[in-house]
Amino acid sequence: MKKRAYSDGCAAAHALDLIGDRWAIPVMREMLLGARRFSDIRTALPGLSANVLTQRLEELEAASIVQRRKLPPPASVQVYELTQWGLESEGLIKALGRWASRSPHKEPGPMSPVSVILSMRTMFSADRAGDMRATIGLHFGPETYRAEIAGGAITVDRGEIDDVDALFSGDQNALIASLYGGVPLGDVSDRLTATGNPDLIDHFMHLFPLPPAAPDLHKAQ
Amino acid sequence: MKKRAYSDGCAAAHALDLIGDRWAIPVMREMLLGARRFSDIRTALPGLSANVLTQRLEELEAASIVQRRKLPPPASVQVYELTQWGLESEGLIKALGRWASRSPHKEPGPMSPVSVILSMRTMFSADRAGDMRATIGLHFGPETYRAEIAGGAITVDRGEIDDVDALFSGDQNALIASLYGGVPLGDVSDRLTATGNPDLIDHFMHLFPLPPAAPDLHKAQ
DNA sequence: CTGTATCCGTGTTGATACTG
DNA sequence: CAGTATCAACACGGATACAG
Repeated sequence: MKKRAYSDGCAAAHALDLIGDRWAIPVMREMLLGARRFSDIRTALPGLSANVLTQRLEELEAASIVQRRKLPPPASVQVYELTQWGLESEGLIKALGRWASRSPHKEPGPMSPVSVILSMRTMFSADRAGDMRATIGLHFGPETYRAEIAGGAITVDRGEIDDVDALFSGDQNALIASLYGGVPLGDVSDRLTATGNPDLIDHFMHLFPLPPAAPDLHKAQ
Repeated sequence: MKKRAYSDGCAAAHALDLIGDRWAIPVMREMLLGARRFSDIRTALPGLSANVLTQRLEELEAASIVQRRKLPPPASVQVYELTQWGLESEGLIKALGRWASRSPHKEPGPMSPVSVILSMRTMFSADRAGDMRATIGLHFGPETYRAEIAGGAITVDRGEIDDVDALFSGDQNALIASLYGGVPLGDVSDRLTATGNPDLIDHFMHLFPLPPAAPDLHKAQ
């Protein structure tokens, strides 16, 4: 009755026993910024079918990585959220992203709002920020996020977007195309509007440098 | 003809496309300390069958994570090694191990010599080391490793074990039982011999503290 | 001895349809 | 909205046979 497991004392192998199953890490990623509903996760991960999501959530709950909680009335809906220890996987997920950002075969693709926020936390450059101090609002679909940049550090979380120095509103994929793909904001203005001080916006757009791609040594693809 | 992939622009998801397949990460782990032969990897990972190893090595090579190289005559054997970028996955694999070391369900198990060395790199405590300065030899089966502790840092690599301050020789699993399991070295003296200054050995054995286990919130297992 | 290729039983995954 | 049921396709692991 036991599922397939690496029988290895190595802690990294144990990590794979816990979260090595397909979709487990993307599902955790979607909860890193706070509790989500079943259908929120499905929307963010279009390739994931309902039965697999059910199974992953059960396994993550059994491993004490995820908790299910019922919101108090009148909402009364069930949500899933990471436990304290589950939240500590953020460093691990950022390490995955930081390493893979150097892949010679990486191609752009659609990203969920949560991935976009996490990519900012991962790729933020203290050097590029210098002594910048700003509050940036991000508005993607029904969700709003708030970034605070100060002292060479960034925090980005779900939050209110009134009283921000600049605001991005629209499709998160357009922001990504501009942040990491070098597309000028003007070229995606039909999908994303940026309001606020233009110099501040320009500075912000350069805070997230990508590392150089690793050489592709296997020429014959 | 394309294999199953997350179609997600998130870099962490791309990492899973590259190294998310079963056994990929343990295979990489075995190469983190230098080139290995096909059969070295099989010995270190007893649950991995030959056909799956062949497939993983091909995929990792196609992704520019692994290179195959032919040792010059008279050895003339083929070895597999990580590329520069592949080596950079060490931080990621250590992050996996560090996070999973807090799992409430973690159980001890046999570890390969390479895992043991990597666990030392991962769990080393600069605080515990203080101003300790020592060279420790480790001798597991046919392989020797050398740890240098100085300035609150540790390096551990394959290396010679002449001229060390202390030497452990025998079964790496006995060392693990003592390092992390609290078993006195005296209780495993039939499997592992430790030679050198007893105070130094005792200090060494306390350099690798485990973090506290996370609470098990899902009582009904 | 060192790998590689093929076959096969089994379990996991994923798409669709369906139910409370 | 939040899952469950069903079923087909695939990946895994074991055994075996084969090539250098």
